[in-house]
Amino acid sequence: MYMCVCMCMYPCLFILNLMIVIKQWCVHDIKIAAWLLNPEKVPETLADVKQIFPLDQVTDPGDACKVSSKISSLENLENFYSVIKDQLKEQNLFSLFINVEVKLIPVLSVMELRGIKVNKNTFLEEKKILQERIQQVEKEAYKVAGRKFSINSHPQLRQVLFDELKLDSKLQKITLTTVNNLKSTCEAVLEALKDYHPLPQLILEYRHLVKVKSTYVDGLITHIQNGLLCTTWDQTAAVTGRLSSANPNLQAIPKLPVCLTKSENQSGTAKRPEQKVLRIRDPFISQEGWSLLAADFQQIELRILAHFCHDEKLINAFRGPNHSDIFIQLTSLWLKKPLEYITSVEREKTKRVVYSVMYGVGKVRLASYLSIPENEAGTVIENFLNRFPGIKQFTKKCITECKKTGYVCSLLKRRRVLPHLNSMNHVLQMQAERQAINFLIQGSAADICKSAMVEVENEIAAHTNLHARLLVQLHDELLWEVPDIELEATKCLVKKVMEDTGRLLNQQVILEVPITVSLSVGKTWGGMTSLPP
DNA sequence: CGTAACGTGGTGAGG
DNA sequence: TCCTCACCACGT
Repeated sequence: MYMCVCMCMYPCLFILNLMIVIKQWCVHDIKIAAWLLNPEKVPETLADVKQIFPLDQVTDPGDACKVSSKISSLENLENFYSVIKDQLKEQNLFSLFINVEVKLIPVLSVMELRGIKVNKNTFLEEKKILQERIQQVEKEAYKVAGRKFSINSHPQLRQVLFDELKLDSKLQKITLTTVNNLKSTCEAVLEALKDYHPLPQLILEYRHLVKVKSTYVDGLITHIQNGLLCTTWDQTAAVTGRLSSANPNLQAIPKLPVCLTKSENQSGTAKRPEQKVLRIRDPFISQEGWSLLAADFQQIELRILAHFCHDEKLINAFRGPNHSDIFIQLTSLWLKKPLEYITSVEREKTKRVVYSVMYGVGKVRLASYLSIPENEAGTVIENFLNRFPGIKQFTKKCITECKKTGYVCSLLKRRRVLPHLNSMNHVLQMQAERQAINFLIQGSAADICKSAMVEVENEIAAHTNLHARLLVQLHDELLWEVPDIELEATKCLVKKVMEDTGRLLNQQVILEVPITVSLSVGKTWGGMTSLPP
């Protein structure tokens, strides 16, 4: 094993560009180390590092040079690293750095080099279908507006909607644009107006389709090279420790099919003719003789919440033989109804309440999710928290602890400093409290998911008969390309490693709840079929 | 005066 | 009112 200290993973790894070499290198990246010490402020150059960590004992690295391209600053790197390493150790971050972040670098670089196979023709077909539908909607819009106008222009639309059709008279209050105090043509206004005239609905539809086409069809096509889409993984972009993907962002490809036909009012749903839909993930495919394998941590954030809460009811819901649909069980506990009488509506409602509590989403947002008055949403949250007292106690205790130290720590000791926890400004303080809870859950989930990537990759590499290639990470889901004949063996391996929480947490923490993984397989990303547990 | 370059707010995809 | 990234229109 070679060791190398560097700044910014990309140049170092891509100059080498030989996977075998990369795999043998242990890259102690100062940028990542600095990000662990303070995820809010990521240095791009050694000069930035110097500014963030004024280190007198280190010799001057010179002016703001792009370190990546300067071999002459290698000595300074060593000096910086020795100081930063001490800080990592002081703050209990060294283990996370060495055991997770550093080991992840070669995994990510190999993923970047590899890319994911796509069928360009499928993209082009989607493009054509969207193009036609957009023109259709546009034409229809001009018809109901009574004249042609520039549909993309907010000022012109404003003129048509409010000066000509006088639609603002239907509303008691109209939102004004923040900049010029003009009548807004924003989503919410159009939504409120759509019952009075067909134009707003058509504009909404038009904007949606244009967005889908430009972002997920045209946008992705421009990134195709040799039939592959290669993203850039950024290890230091997210304060919570999550990975992020850019150019293109493969973590935000629509999962649900996009509707092409008019979304008629749902009331008369008698035999709806076949809905025309577009599955945006369909062009993503595996190579000949291979399949795509996806492994999904089931409700990982909720399980982490249960672990922290020590709430007996919550924890027990995850234990036992049948804990796959946790939300049905939570609904049952919450509403005191037998499992078999729980409707899908209630289940969905519970899900939203749970995530609202977890992410710190307020009453207003929850009210809009559930389509109920605000005060009722407040009662719903209150009732839920009373049913699971552990959640409330944990939140309180956690915030009190954080206020003493000024920072939060995740399961693997990732940390985020939140100066506003003790702010005199009430708004800022409340915000910091939500961020603290959110960091604990989201950051811990990120720890587990990153660790899973490292461990599964190691395990696959240790089995020389297996050739699965990790393609994409979607926060709580990993996607591989696997030779068809190795599918069975790979499925077992992946599930075994990902559900082994002791291994994932480096034996540092014992989780109070099991973590389960669901698998699905398919020849395209759009059409994966889930496998029985 | 027209255009390029950049920043911002709104929206929406993912988790 | 958690955390990301991409696109658009619009203002400077």
